This record gives sequence, structure tokens and C-alpha cells, in this order.
Amino acid sequence: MTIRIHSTASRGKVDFEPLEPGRVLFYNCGPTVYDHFHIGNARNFVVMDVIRRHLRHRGFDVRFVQNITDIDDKIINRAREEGKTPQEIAQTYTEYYFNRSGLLGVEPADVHPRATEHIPQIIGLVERLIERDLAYSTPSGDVYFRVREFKPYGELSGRNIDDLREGARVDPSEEKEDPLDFALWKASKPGEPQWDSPWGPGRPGWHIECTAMIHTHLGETIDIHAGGSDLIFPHHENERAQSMGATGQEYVRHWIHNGFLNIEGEKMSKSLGNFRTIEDVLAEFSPLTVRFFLLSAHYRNPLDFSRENLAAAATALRRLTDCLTETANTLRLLGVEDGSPEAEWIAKYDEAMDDDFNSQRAIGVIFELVADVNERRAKRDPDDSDRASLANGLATLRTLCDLLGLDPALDQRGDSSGVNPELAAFAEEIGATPSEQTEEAILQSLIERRAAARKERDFATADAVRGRLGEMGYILQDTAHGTTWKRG
RNA sequence: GGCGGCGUCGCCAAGUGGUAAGGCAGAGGACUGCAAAUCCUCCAUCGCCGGUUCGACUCCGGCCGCCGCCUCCA
Repeated sequence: MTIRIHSTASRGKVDFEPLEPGRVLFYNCGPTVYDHFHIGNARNFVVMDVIRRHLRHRGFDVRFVQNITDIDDKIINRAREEGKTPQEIAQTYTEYYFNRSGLLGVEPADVHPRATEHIPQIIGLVERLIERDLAYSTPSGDVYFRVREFKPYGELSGRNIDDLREGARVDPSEEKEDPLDFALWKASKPGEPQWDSPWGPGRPGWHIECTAMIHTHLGETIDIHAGGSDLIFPHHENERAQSMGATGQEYVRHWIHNGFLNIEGEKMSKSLGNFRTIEDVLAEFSPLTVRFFLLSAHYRNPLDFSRENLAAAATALRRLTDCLTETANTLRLLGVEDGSPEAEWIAKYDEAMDDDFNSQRAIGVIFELVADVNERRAKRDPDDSDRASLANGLATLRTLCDLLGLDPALDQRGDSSGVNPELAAFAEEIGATPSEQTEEAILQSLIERRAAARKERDFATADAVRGRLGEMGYILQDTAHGTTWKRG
């Protein structure tokens, strides 16, 4: 029953034990809002959303925080390029983030703190580190963390200081005591955003904001800290050094990092220029398909993005959504009321997800259930027990999809607005008499009109109904219990 | 150079000391006025070479290939 979780620091699975039983303090490194996020970023958002959902499903009171980095070199540069202020850039892409992640079914976090709203806390943290001699300011107003003074440095990412020193790059303009030291506070250059500080006007370094926001919104020791694998070093290693240096306490009990989304076998990244924004991908594939695809590999493994892989995901997903809608249709035709989820299937799902959030295995369970439900539905002369079983199967399937956030409604936004005039016209033309002018009613009348035609062996009319509806994007299906429709 | 990961059916992808989930694609059959869906059946011995073991895809060693981090990056 315990959840096993792979911890980056120990490089193995351990039992998940939150600091306070029943409660989870969970932080995910969120977006830097300077551009459209790419499909690789989306993987992190979706995967962590699913982990959060599973922990909640397993009874934990989860407090989930995901920051918005709204001050940073990239934002400043972007603003300069576009002749806007950094605030405007941050505002634009923050809205973009919420909008697009919402399309993918990512629930908003409990708190989305912004770096710029935590300057006092950041300054306080830096002061604490200076008091402890773990940080120092320079004549030009920068403040650096003294890496060599923090003995556990490197434990998270599995490297040692001496190895690092050889590879460390030194920017001649920096006044570091040691090349490994990293910036906690940067003196601002003319024209850049700045805040007053004991060291002069400046802005926070990258790593410090996360630590300050975690301390503010979750506490000095948290249960889970997540991010992409590329954040392990130096970002998370540095965060750990800052926090433990300042508090003397453990910072994070379980570090988790998702693998990369690759494109043609190589990491997708802004710097390589081979990235696909979520915008590009959603132009070709539905939100649900994208979400399903992103969950189709274990979160720590690489996942290769390609049109073929997305297309295969779309086909697979269709099998699932067809089962959902067609089973619902069958139950409606049979007049069976809703069932309730089956514990044994939920348990199989839990077993998969409890094992380090293995969404691929969970999806495997879902497809086994799909086959099972299809088999139940294929039964020719269902008795009461068969009907109840089918209803329960559907309820179970819906529950499992919901746990992964695979909500068919993600693909139906806007579909309900208005009735296709062509559809109404066709109904009138062929003599169907809808009870009201809704899509549902018109289709129902057409199905009845067609049934009448079939009864008279007027297959020309019957096929015309199927044919025209097909052109309009509806598929009619004749089942043992009547005719149903679905979108093509 | 240092550190780490990966290599499973045509493709994607789980798993792991006792003879390999699931999806896509494919083959055959059933159902069917048409169509779609669905059902049934079939479809891998796990990069290579050694070793440990009653038994390895799973553990150990070597080799080959691919990828990541070490610099902003999910």
C-alpha cells in the first residue's frame, strides 16, 4: 500500500514518507515566462499534475506549489527585442501558460508564487547566508554563495567539487572567490529591473527565488521537489545548498525529475532550436491526444516526439474514447442506470501508479479494462446481471481516466456552441422531425428517419443519411440494441 | 575528461532471478443490407560476448551503439 518513489539523490526507489503523515508539501519548478512553452515543458506540467492527482487519490492532503519565474535574463532580453517592458513580457506569457496548460488538463497549483513578489524574502535569505559566512558580497554589488563552505555540496547530483572545478567556466567580469560560487543577487545594469537591497540596487539570482518561495509557501523542509532532469545540476544542487546552508535543516525529502522529451532522439530545447511549442503541436493534435502521449512513457524515461508517435497515440486514444462513448450509448439504449466503480480494477491501477507513478503501466491497466468492457458490451442478450456489469465497467473506466486527467471533455471545447445549419437543413430535406433544434435531437430524428427507411428496405435513403452525416463528421453505428452516433 | 542513463516484437512502450503488460501496424475468422465498431485466434526470448545460479531479459564483468548533465534550459 505504500507508494514507492524514485529519489534522485539516492538513485533508487524508496518508500514515500511525508514529513507529516497524510500531508504532502509538493513543489514543482514552473515556467520562466518569456516565450511560448514547448512540448517538453508540457511534459513536466502534465506529469507532475498526474503525480499530484495520484497522491490526492491515495488520500494525501497535497499542497502543490508551482512558481512563475517572472524576472530573469531571458525575460529582459525578450523585452529589449520587442521594445516592451519585462513586466509586459512576463504578463503575456504567464497568461499564455495558464491558458495552454489548462487546455491540456493541467490543474492550477494551490499557489503560483511569482519571484518578483518575494523580493523581501529573497533578501532575507541572502542575509541569513551572509551571516553564516556562506555568502559574500562584492564591491560591484553582487552576492555569491560560497560553495566550498557547504560540505554536502554535490550530494544531490552525485558529483564532487574537485571534478567540477576543472569544468567550471569563469567569466572575467565576475568577482568570485571561487569559480564554483554562484550568484544569489546580481547588481543591476542600467535600464534593467531593480530592487533596493543592502548591497545596492539589483535583482535575485535564479536559484534563490525557488528556495525563498518554498520557505514562504511550504516551509523549510518539504516532501517533494520536482523539475526536469536538466535542473538537477546546478539549479537544484544550488537550491539545496542555499536552503540547508541557511536553515541547517533538510530541504527536500524526495527529489523527482522527469526525463526529456526528445525529437529525433535528441533533447528538445530552446538552445538547440529544435523545439516544438505547444502551439505547434495543438495545431495538429487534440489536447487529449497530447496529454495521453505525454503519459505514454514512464516519467523518468525519455520520450520521443514525432508525428508518427502522436498519430499512434491518437489512434490508441480513440479505442479508449470509443469504448467510453459507445458503452454509454449502449447503456442508454438499454435503459440501464449508472453503475459504480469496481474495486479490483482500481486496485490494479493503484498498484501501477504506486510504483513510482508508472503511468504507462496504468494505461496498460486501462486498456485491459477497455477490452473487458468491450467484451461485456458485445454480449448479445444481456440479462440484468450483464447490464449491471456493463454499467459498473463504464463507471470504473471513467474513474480511471479521471485519475489520469484523461477527460474527453478536453477535446470538446466549443463543440456545443450552436447547431450546424447544414445538419438542420438536411433533417428538413429528408423529412425528419426533430423535437427541438439541438444537435442531439436532430441526430436522433435522423436516426429514426433512417430506421423507418431501413424497415421499408429503402436502403438508398438509409445510406444517404449515413453518407451525409459522414460528410458532416458524424458516424452512425448500428448495434444489437439500436443505432448510435459519434463524432468522426 | 568527470558523472549518469539507455539499448525489450516492424514501430511506441511496461516489466524483471522462474521462461516477456499494453498500444500502433499486420494476418486469419465471426458479426453485418451498407458502414463503423466490437469479439475470437495468431504475431518477441529481451544489443553482443563471457560469468554467477537449479534457473537470467532481469545479478556481475567486458564490448558495441545511443543519449543526457557538467553553461541558460522542463
